[in-house]
Amino acid sequence: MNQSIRDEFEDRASVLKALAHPTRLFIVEELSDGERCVHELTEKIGADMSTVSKHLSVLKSVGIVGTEKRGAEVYYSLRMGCVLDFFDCIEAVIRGGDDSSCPPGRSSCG
Amino acid sequence: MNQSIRDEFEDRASVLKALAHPTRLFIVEELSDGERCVHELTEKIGADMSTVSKHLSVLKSVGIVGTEKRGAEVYYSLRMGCVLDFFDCIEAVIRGGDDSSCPPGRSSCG
DNA sequence: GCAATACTTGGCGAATTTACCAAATGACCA
DNA sequence: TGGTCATTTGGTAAATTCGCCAAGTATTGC
Repeated sequence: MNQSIRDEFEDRASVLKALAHPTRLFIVEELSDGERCVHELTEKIGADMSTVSKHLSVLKSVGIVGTEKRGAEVYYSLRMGCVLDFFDCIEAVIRGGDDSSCPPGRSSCG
Repeated sequence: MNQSIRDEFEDRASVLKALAHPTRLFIVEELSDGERCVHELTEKIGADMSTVSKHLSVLKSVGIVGTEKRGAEVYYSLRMGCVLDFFDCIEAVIRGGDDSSCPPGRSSCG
């Protein structure tokens, strides 16, 4: 693996890393229903607002979500809805499906 | 977020965590072309074999890859090919596409 | 201006991850 | 049986992540 290949996979991994946290996945699912401000998300998640804000900034830094400030509130919304497509495959992995239910090669999963 | 909801998202996150490393993404892509033994992967990756072996065990522990021992070699293969579907969306996120190229709601990405 | 609300940022300790080396296991062959 | 190749596991230091608290910025309303 040379450096440019490594960089390429590093970039890809950073997108997955941004998603690879239960709170951030919860946020993504929540935002699939529409925009939410930090305060709303904080209530649903039940953590410190600073913690939620940091999770949001991780998602924003890779471009998965975007923000719009309205008054004192900052509304977050999903910018890359395609990440929702991951969920079905993830469920399949958790259920422990095998090749037959999820063959290699750009197939859909579920 | 109550405990059972948290557990659910924890499980989902663990699948993404397994993928969220450049070396492991490289392995997945490599295996999309067919099975490989640890030795082959180690050469292509250029890290210590023990490091590669540990990455493989992470992927195996969540069920993304499976193994078959033949002689002294252990061949790894992709068990959940659906994870390859993530790549297009990930590329779109990296390219910084916006809503129009990747609208919310179970759409395909690319 | 002041206080309150909404949010972000800095900082710190705790927990997790990562990569290497060394050592152990298992299979194959002379 | 001894040696070698293939792989896994244990251990450890360095780096990263995580969550809370404290403090700072911005907006609203009195």
